[in-house]
Amino acid sequence: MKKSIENKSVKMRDVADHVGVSAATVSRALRNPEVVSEALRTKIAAAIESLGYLPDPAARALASTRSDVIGVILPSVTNNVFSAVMDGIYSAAEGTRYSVQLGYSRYAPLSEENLIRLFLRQRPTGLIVTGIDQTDAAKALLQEADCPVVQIMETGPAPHDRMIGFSHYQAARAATAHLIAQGYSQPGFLGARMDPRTQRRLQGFRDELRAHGIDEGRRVHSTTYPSSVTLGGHLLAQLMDAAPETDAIFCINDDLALGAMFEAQRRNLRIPQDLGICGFNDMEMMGAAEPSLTSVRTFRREMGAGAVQLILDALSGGARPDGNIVDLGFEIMPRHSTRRNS
Amino acid sequence: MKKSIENKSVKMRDVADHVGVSAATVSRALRNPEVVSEALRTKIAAAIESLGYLPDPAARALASTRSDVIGVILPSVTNNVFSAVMDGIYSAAEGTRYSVQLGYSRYAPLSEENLIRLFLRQRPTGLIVTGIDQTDAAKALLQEADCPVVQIMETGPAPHDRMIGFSHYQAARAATAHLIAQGYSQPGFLGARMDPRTQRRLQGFRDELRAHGIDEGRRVHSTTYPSSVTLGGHLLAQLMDAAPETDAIFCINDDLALGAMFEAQRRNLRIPQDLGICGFNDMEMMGAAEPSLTSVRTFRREMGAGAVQLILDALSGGARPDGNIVDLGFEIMPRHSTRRNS
DNA sequence: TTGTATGCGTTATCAA
DNA sequence: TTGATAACGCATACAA
Repeated sequence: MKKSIENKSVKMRDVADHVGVSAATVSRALRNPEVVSEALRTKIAAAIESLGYLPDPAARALASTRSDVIGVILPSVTNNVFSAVMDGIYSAAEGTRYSVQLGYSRYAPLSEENLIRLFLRQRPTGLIVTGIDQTDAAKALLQEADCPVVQIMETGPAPHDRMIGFSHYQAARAATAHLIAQGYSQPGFLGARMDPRTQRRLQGFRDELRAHGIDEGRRVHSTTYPSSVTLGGHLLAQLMDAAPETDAIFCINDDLALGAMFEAQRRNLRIPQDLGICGFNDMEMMGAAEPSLTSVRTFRREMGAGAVQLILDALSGGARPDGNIVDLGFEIMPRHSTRRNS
Repeated sequence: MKKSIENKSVKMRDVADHVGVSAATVSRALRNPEVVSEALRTKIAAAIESLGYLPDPAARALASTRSDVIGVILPSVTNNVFSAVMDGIYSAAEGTRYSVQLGYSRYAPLSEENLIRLFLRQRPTGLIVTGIDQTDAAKALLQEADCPVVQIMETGPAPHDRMIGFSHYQAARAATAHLIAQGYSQPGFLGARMDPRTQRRLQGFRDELRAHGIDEGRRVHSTTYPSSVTLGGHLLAQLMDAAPETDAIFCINDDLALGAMFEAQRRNLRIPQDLGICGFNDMEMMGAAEPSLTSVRTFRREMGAGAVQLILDALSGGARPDGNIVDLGFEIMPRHSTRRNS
């Protein structure tokens, strides 16, 4: 079965001629196979295969007022938290007839709004956006969108449509509670970028401290710079200089945690005795580090795949029983870096 | 200037009516502004702005037999080597009228071939593919493609069209030479995935050893599993068990190097005295690690951005003087993990 | 410099 | 179940 490479633009019409039917029938064989007779269907399929026909997505989109793309808007290319999300998205889209169109907002709400506008112009099959912090205009656009919209990475009270993620606030509280349960009494906070999602994590940290009657003192250190391993080291240095009593840190993400670990080693702070460290996201390296690092596991790949599935579900049926909000939760992964008791 | 949100599909015709010209003029104002009178151009621009007009990409593609997408085919979503490449690509495409369409081959040549076929069907503005190891069919497709094609990540003798990258073979030789120059006499090799690009790095390692009359012994350890920090630890463990004389390692990438470092620490091997470590790619963490880790810096973001630029150049002109091959080179970043002398 | 007319490849409406 | 035919929104001859 040698596949034709020289398919210099074979079109639906050519397939139709080859079989001896009208183009309309070929179109139906592709879109609504069930209304085409078995006999024709197989002949058409064979012709498509032998001619190497591939439909023109532009023509299809123009005629059907619907393109087969799933638009995805993420805040960052480089933050590898989103690599896993993308992996899930692409995996779930693979094998379907939908293709993925990616846009990056660079954490800029206005840029996100423009991307939404742009993507909507293509009449996509579905739209996946990150988080719950859209501009008002963006919210309006999403509200009017005539396609399923899924918000990922977070859960919240009022989804535009559907939503899959977890509570960053609760996750941060749980992480902080873990530190306290391990006997740390002066936990600090290391944050970077400090986008709204991160802010909610800080809020969780603070509320948990308060719930235990612990004053945060000068132990919250953050910056709006994007996070990095290097930055984690710098932030820990600042923190320890400003608040030497700090005996544990909750880091907004694993890069900061890793950098903080290295800095702690440079300062000859013993982990976990002198300093407990907890990261966020539980990237693969956390378990492999020496010492291994505690983190909050999040289900990033599942969020991506789940979001696509939510769109597919929406296409082929109604609302979900769970009110269209899927909370994937999180999981504290206790490791050596916070193993003070026992 | 409140932007219309309720642009329920305003089309070129609406803009034209609003200004009192024909749709063709609006079209020209967008595509060939220079042939439209100054007066009309500004009026049209104003109308577009106030009506919130956005062109329909499908209609545009259909009518012009050319879509404004730049197709990009990468092997992996999760390998964050490619995050930086994507960052470069998206940055360079931003502000142009082109949008990026991403496809992932999962390191499967056949899957890459299918993606090329699929993307070409959209008559893209340009195509960016990874490396030089396409199937014959894919090569044929690229050869016939009626758009600029850029191969990234690598240089090689016979580009399909244009090429931007570096020599993995030379980079590996240089890294190995660095280890030897630092006084290590029994360097080992840690590899994962072992795709063709990685194989060429291994070849470089071997040839450099040979050039110094060093026998590789049992010090080459690799696996086809995808690389990870954890795997780096396992591989080092295997290597040290099989070849305890090993005094340095060249790792196929930074994740392996980091994992090897952790494993070395677990085994109480002193870095760099007992074991020198060199990674590949020079991710941000390498300089921040404790001890800091030597690596081979590669210009990933620049490859992405450069690839887009090559396409843009091709569109607006002829061939480059340099034979259409851009070699971005690499740079050895010597750090503590190989600082044995001095 | 601008307008008119036609076509891009597919889907959808309507008949048959 | 299938076939003609008219959109879909825009770009480009060609004419003016």
